[in-house]
Amino acid sequence: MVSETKQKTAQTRSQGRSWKQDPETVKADILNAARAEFAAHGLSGARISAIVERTQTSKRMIFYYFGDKESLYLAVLDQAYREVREAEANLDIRHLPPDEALRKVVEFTFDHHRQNPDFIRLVMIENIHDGTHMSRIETLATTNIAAIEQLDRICRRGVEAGLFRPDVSPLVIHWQISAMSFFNVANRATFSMNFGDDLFAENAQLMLREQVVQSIASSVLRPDRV
Amino acid sequence: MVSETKQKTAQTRSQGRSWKQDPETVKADILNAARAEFAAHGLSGARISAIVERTQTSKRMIFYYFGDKESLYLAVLDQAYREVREAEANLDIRHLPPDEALRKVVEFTFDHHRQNPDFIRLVMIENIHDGTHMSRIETLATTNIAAIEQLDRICRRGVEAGLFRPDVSPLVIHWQISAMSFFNVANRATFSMNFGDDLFAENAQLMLREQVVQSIASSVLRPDRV
DNA sequence: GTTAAAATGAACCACTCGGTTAATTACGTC
DNA sequence: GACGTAATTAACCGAGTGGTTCATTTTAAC
Repeated sequence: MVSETKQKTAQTRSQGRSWKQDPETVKADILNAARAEFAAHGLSGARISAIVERTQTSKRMIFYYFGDKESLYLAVLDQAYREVREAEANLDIRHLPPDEALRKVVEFTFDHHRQNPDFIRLVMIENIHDGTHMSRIETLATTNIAAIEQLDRICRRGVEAGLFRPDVSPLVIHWQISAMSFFNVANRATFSMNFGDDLFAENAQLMLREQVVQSIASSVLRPDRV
Repeated sequence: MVSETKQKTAQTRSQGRSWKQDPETVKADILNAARAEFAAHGLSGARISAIVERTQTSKRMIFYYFGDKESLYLAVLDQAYREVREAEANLDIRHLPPDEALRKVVEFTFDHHRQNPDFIRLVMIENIHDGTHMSRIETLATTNIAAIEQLDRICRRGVEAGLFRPDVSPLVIHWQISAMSFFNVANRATFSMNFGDDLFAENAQLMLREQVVQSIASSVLRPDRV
């Protein structure tokens, strides 16, 4: 079910004197602008005026639709999580043998994080705030279990096939995959200032990704199957 | 060389009407308060007034000694990095065989990050700001290379002893160790909201640490030596 | 066409916050 | 103990910020 991309990019509207009503586009416009601004500067660092500037609409509209700054931030966070879930759900690996399926998951996560730095930054920011806002997103716990369930299915199949260690923990595997994929994007600035940015060149990134795959494999595979 | 802990905890001074001059203690007091506040709320989120409240001194003194908010933040960052370096330097592992030395480094990093959440948060915050402030800390690049050099020595010894793969990269090893140790602290909030906080119980943390040790070992050791 | 509700624009406002001014107190020193 | 300097206090300030008021325009329903 592709989401019927109605491209009404907000550029098209409102350049003349009079205007047309188009609440959905305006809301989406605000949400995108807000995401960029919040991701760039954090909750307190973000400026409403800066969001307005990224927008085709006015400050008035932001408060009209979203109430206050924090609610807008929450809406941004919610939307960002939704998109990630959607992307994850589209990863179909049921037909692959367990070790290859696991590789696919790792590669997907690593790549996906790299391609969505704004999402990573929102999560960083949310962690700075101890996840206080995220806790208000209801659909969260239920849908994020999906990620674990996916790994759980792979692990069960792997154990049954005699490929994986019998005591393998999907949660720990997920922790490891996330840690390296997340760090790779989140800490790029400080890491490369400290140790140079060689590791962030394209070929080095491919190497790192493979390193993560191997790392995960080695903690999942039975010693005699490595 | 123990640093002559002159405990003048700032509690002792200035409860009466009149006051005594004691610039060093005041500066240190401000710096500690500022670190807590910046770590808690970020650069823009931190409030000078909140720093003052954590302090025995006045707002005026903060600007008197540190100029402006950003310079204070920089001083905090600088001091935090200094302390970390000092702790790292005290880790003596030259006498250990390479595999055990590597284990020690991993365990040290993992534990140290856990025990210094404020430092982790400062690094997170600095990454949000793309490391722009950190770049002004001069002694950084030189001293952080020490971490790599330490790993490099271990790796050389490991390769010479026929224990490690000949193509092992100290930088990549460091990346991996940092990634997992850092993520473990930095993303605790969001991770546990998404997947529960089981992994952050003490015994689970010991298990995770061992997992990291094994993970690193498997990417360093020659296949036939695992 | 009238009307009520939704959407938008322009100006405005209260207040927070980083930073400052000016006067006061302690301290080293001759 | 006089004197210049460093350290400290209390009150103050202006810019910027999140948020609002009020009037106007569009849309949809009848």
